[in-house]
Amino acid sequence: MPRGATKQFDRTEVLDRAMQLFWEKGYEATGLSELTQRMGIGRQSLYDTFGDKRSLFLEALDHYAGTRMSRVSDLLKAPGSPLRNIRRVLAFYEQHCTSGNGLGCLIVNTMAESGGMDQSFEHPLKSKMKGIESMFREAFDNAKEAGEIEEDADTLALARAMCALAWGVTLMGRVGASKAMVRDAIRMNMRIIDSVLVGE
Amino acid sequence: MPRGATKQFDRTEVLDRAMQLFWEKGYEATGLSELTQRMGIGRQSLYDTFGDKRSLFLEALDHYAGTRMSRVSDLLKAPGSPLRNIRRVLAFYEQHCTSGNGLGCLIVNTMAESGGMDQSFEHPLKSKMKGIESMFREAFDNAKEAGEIEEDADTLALARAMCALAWGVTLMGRVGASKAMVRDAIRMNMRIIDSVLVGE
DNA sequence: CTTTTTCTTGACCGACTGGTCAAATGGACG
DNA sequence: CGTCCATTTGACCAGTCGGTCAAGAAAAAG
Repeated sequence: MPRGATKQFDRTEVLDRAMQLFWEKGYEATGLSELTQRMGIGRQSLYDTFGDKRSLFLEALDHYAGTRMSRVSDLLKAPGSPLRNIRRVLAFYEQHCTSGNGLGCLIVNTMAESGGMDQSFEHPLKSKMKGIESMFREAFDNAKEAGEIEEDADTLALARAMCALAWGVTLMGRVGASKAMVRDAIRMNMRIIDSVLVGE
Repeated sequence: MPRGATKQFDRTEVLDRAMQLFWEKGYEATGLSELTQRMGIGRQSLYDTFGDKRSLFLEALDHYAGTRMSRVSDLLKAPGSPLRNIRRVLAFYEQHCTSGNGLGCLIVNTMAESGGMDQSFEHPLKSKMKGIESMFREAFDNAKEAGEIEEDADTLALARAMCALAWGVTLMGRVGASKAMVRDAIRMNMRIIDSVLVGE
């Protein structure tokens, strides 16, 4: 076997670094030279390994969903009370949006940057969007089965409200909103959940 | 007086056209050539009139706030029941996010595109953000004075929840979410308002 | 050792970026 | 009429864009 059955860098590691740069600056504002510098590999290595810039970005988007978004998924699927898990996710958002890296969410950022216009981004974005919605919906369905919320509660609508909230506060965090602002928005949205509790 | 005490184009009109292009494509992705073509003026006229690209964008941002955002302001400040006005704004968002131009909101888009990173965008964005928050808060304060909501309702928190909702559904619209998705998110958020109504 | 094969390096490509400059234009004033 | 001067026009600038090419480097196989 010649030199390169194994590349001289860890594919996942450089992808992660590319993802972070895209996360910070967005797709358009991120240049190839800055990309290669941050990833620590040469230009041609990048093109051999990931294709063009667009493909790299799409992989970075998947990588983001697979690593960062999974934190929310884990919280929602944890054993115990489904409703408590949902509340924990909201608390996670509250903490993350104001104390995190201040970059918001790569998916949300991309939605706003290339919304509708860029055909090749639309489908991946929509599918991830639906993924979050489904995660919330499942959790609410579980809560209904566990008898925590009313039998006739519209779990899909509830999930969608949580999505809107998540994206809204994520955006707040990205532009540097105060902790109080995010906290208030989330606290008020808890009332939506309260409104479908059984036996109030 | 020489030729040009009056420019040969309407400043507001070309600014509006620039705003629309920024709205569609974002700041980074919009080039000078495309800009001049769409505005219908020469490159030098642009620089003489608006300064550089960044200044033009900031003016476009103000122009957006002054023309597009005022629709919401007008609704909120309309005579009659303040609470009904708030509900009307939510209905407006619902209709606008899914049936409008599909571009979302220029302010929201810019927040996501350059959040935190671009210092010269941060302040104008934050101030407009605060402006929306204040508009909602005033409306809720009026509702309290009119006896529509409870005396101890936290109007600031309510306003912040409306902001998060507005930005969330705006983002939904930009990426082409279904009418049902936006409707559900808004309908659920109405429950927040319901939770502070007097005499339920 | 040489050969083979892959990865890496850096020079290079045309196109386009935001921005500038100077000449051409043409209405208002003397 | 000719002069003046802001506006307009289009050529032009250095720099960067995303992307490619070919030579260099190095490990495995003979």
